[in-house]
Amino acid sequence: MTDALEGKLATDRASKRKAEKRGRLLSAARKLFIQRGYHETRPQDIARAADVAHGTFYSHFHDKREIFMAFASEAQEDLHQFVVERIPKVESFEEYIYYALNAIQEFAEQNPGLLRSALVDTKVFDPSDSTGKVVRSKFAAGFIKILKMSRTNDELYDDIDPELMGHAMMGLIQSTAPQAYRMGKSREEFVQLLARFLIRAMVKSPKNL
Amino acid sequence: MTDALEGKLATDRASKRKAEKRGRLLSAARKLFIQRGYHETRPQDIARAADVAHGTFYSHFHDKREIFMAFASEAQEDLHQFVVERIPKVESFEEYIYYALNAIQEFAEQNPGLLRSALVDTKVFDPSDSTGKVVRSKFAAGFIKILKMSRTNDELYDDIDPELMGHAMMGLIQSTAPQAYRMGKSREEFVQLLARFLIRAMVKSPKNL
DNA sequence: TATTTTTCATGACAATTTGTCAATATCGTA
DNA sequence: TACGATATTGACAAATTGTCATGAAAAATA
Repeated sequence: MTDALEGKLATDRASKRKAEKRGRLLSAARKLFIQRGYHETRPQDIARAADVAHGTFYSHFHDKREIFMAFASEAQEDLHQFVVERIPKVESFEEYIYYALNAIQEFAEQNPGLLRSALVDTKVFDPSDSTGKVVRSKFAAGFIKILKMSRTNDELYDDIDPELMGHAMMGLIQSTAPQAYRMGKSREEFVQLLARFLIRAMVKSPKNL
Repeated sequence: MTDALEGKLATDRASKRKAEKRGRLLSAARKLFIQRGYHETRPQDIARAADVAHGTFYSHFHDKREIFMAFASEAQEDLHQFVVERIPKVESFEEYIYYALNAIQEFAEQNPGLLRSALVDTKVFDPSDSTGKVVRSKFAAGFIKILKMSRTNDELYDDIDPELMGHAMMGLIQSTAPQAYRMGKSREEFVQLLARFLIRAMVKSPKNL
């Protein structure tokens, strides 16, 4: 967490024991943030749910804001991992979109409430985080990468800015997924609608519709 | 606030005095939430900044969550108003998009930080608000309306679901606007990029590119 | 205007939450 | 087993959140 540049091995992977507690805290936090929301979740509650003394909470996280950031970060990491694992070698941007959307929806189904809670713009909690530490950006990076490649291949329109549109895709998915859920759309339908939308918007000569 | 169905005029628009304090509180809250964020803003701070006793805070809002919701709601209302005023009679969806995007960007410039803070998915603060009270939806309603009309006119692709895509547009704008700002894009450029994107995605036979 | 009634604001106080830290326990190693 | 390093604990102190009796201001009544 802090600078790991001390001694030799430094704390070298946080003495296991410590890491274990941290994991417990994060896991409890995840449950509570999703269930009760930020406001109604007290550091105490997290400690209790994690079965550690509440003093321990503060040796791992400075305050609630910090554990929330960690929570959001972790969720995003998980999603990223999940999606990456499910995308085979693809030949085109179009293919990629379908795989990615499917994976994201699957993840959302397996982790109800998680994306909704974790993919917020963390600026609200910590305005000083004006940098790019914005949580979503890490995941958006995946999109940005494929967008760049596809632009090089000349698959996409010239006015597509990979950087910008990577974020756009995140925002789109985030706002759309819960809504589709509320509207009772199936995963297939959701993926179709969004994929077509994105492909028309970005791909010069779509192969599938 | 409560049931206004008593006597005749009931309290009918909160006795002026009270409304005034409430306004002061909201205005102070807006400043602080943007400046310091949710976490670092205490109800006390809001009361102090609004120049009222801190007990007064609680007679207007139950807690911080509630005033945050009110803040978000108000900001959204303002944006909606602002945009509506700036959209003349339009002939096509395309035209609408350009006006709307321009207006939104102008609003964002005039109110730095506001959209970023206020357009969050309030589910994080209050998970029980699973309904459509989601803050963004009020504003999205504007998009949904024009989308419906345009679909009736057969301007849009058949697979465009106005309900879903209204929200999609919000998410897109929200995630994209701050990013464009960070990337140093001008308002004109931003509007162009996003407009083209949206038009290609939705309009069957675009007139302008 | 004087009197009564209602509504609101206030800040002292109580309750809860947050954060600190000296004492203690646990782990790895000699 | 003893030692040193590190992590955990919970009692305590600090800060915050929330309540409510009191009185001031506005509105209603006369």
